[in-house]
Amino acid sequence: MTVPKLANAELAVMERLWQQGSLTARLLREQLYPDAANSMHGTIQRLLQRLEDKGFIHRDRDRAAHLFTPRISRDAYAAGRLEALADQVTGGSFVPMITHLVEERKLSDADMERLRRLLEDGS
Amino acid sequence: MTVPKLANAELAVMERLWQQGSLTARLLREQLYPDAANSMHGTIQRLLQRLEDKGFIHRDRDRAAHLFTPRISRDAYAAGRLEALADQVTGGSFVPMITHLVEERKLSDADMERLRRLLEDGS
DNA sequence: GACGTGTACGACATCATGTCGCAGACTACG
DNA sequence: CGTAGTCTGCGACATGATGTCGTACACGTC
Repeated sequence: MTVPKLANAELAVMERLWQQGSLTARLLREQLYPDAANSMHGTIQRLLQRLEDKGFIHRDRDRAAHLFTPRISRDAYAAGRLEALADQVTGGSFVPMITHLVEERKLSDADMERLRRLLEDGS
Repeated sequence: MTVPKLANAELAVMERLWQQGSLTARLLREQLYPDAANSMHGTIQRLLQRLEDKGFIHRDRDRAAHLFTPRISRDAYAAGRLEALADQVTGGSFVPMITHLVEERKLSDADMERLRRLLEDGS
């Protein structure tokens, strides 16, 4: 699996990093567990460590409090998971899924239009 | 979650059903665990039951050996999971993912062409 | 040295999953 | 009828991932 799956709590951390670029463990804790006993400090560290292991974030060790930065964009993650899904279910192709979405009218007109333009440029 | 996630063993069962339409538990066991001690019979039953609970298959109880049939097509499952992914990561829109795939050249020319045609018809 | 802040990491509870075993129903056949 | 074989229903357990917590240790400042 090229892009590992993110669990819920991990995804919540990545959300913050995607929104704000770089954060320290403390800032993350304040945002994710506002009320929280500060026992959550260990939790955050654990999550950050696992995210680092999976290659999702970069840890800047120069500072006293490490600064964490995403290594993969939200869209890249989403696309990577989409690839994994395609590999698992539809033999690696995206077309069947998208076809189904179109047939079921799950795509808004705006989305359809955006995709049309995307494909025209992309060739 | 509209379309629940399928675990590995569950997906393996669905694969067979998608390929072959309807099967009994015994036929599934023979295909999925060829060498197998027939202890696996319970395993298959468990998997089938969970799939039934999740609404993925229909169980025909008329026969002595129940006959199991998919209730959802492979493409519908894939599309459903894609929706879930979009909801979770990109705020419900598919465009960012597909955009990323196009930009990274993950889509083959053939796929690009098929999508183009799909979108033209679909409007 | 004491204290605050931060990191590293072992330990645990919980949950989904895959597996196994057994009780009970039903059928075939003597 | 009784026994054997086949099947379903479901409880139980091992495992692995995840989320949480506690503690040990490092490094500053006073």
